[in-house]
Formats: sequence, C-alpha cells, structure tokens
Amino acid sequence: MKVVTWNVNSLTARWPRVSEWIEANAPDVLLLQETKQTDQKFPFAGFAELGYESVHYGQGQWNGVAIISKVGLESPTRGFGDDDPEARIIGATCGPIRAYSCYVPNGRALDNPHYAYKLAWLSRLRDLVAQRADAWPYVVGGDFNVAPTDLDCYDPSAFEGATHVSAPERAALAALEATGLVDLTRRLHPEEPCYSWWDYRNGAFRRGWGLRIDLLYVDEVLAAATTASYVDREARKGEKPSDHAPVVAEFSL
DNA sequence: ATGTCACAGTCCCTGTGA
Repeated sequence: MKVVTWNVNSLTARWPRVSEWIEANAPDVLLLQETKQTDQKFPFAGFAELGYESVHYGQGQWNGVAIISKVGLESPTRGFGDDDPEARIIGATCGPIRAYSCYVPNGRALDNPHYAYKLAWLSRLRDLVAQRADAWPYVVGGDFNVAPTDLDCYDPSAFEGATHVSAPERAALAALEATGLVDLTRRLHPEEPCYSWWDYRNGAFRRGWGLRIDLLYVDEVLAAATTASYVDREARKGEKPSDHAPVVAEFSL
C-alpha cells in the first residue's frame, strides 16, 4: 500500500502535473495540501477518471486539503470541529488506515499573530491525535511548515530568528510525536536530509537549499510495516512544478 | 536578502501570501 503526501501549491495550476504523477506512480492514498480551490472547483470527476474517490475541504483562494483514495474513502471529517476559519485538515478512513491531510499554518514571523495561531493549531492537532480511540493504523501527513531538527534545514544559520525552525515549533511537533507517532522518513533515513521543499526563488532547488517540512507521521503498527520511504525529487523538476515534492511511503499490511 | 509562483481585484499591473 502506497501512501503519499504532497503540497501541490494550487491544484488548478498543478492539475497536469498531479494527474500525470498519479498515472505514473499509482498511489493508493494521496494526501494533498494547498489546493487553493472551492469545493465547487475541485476535480472530483478528474480523479474518478483516474480510478480514485476523493474528499476535499476547500476554502478558495488559500489553503484547502484533500484525500484521494482507491482503497475506499469513509467517514470524512473536515477541520477540528471548532470555529477555525481556515481549511487546513481533513480526515478519512481509507481501507485499513485512518488518514489525515494537514496544512499547518506558515506562521509568517515570530512576532506575527499568525505564529501564535500556528502553535495553537499544532496543539489542537496533538489533542485530536491523542484522543484517537480507534484501532486503525494511523497516518497524519502533510505540510507541517516546521523542520523538526537542524538536519532538516540546508543552513540553520540562514533561519536564525525565522519561523519553521524555532524551539516552540519544534516542541509542538515533539508533543505531537509523543502521542505515539513516528516521523517515518527520519526513522528510515536517520542521516540523509530528505528535503521536501525548495523555494522557487534564488535557484534554491539547483543549489540544494531545501527544508524537510512535509512529514508522514504514522503509529508503530504502520512503522513496523513500512517497506519503503522516499521523496520524489523528480516531481520538483520540469514544467510548472510545485515548490514541494511528494513524500512517499509503502506499507506491507 | 530575495533572482518565483499563484491568486484576486484595482483586471494586463499591483498587493498579498508563501
């Protein structure tokens, strides 16, 4: 079973790349972030033609998350069930696993109100995961907008005083992990950076200036069943790429 | 710091967000 998370930076702009990638890679479950679409514009029919069911929690101009599956798609949940005005998390049961697609707030700057919103959002995600009472294998994937350690950042000195690497953000991720989740890419690749995002500016991809901010958190059951884990850097190349690459995991269930 | 991309509205340029 192949599970993937990918921030596509507008599904409208990225549809040619996304549909092509699905046909070439045949994921079982695809977690998407930053669709930047209303539910009315989401290509349910396009995914169906590729053999997938889909659920979308859209907002419009910003944010938007989705789950695409060819192994079943049941019990969708949108948001945290509170008054969060931004469409940033959707959950669904896909065959044997419970999956969440997350787009964690960027934070913008340490003194920006959006940074406090980011920390509060991560705390709510931790609470959601901590309350899980089900026996399903669990995947919480997405764009976390946090590089968990300095290994996940091409140049920590360039990020001093910036978001994505601050101690409170990393502590929030650690608290999430402490509910019993495993950062799968890092467990399987303890020393490789495995970057998943490169800025469009400054030739960052060519220079290797990346961050690992797209993460697949899984419970120990799934971690033990993992047969492969990789970042598809090829998807960052070519015509009109997203600035994020797909992060892939394969499980033998 | 910023050499890019995507979006919406002010609509073929500009402001915002990433």
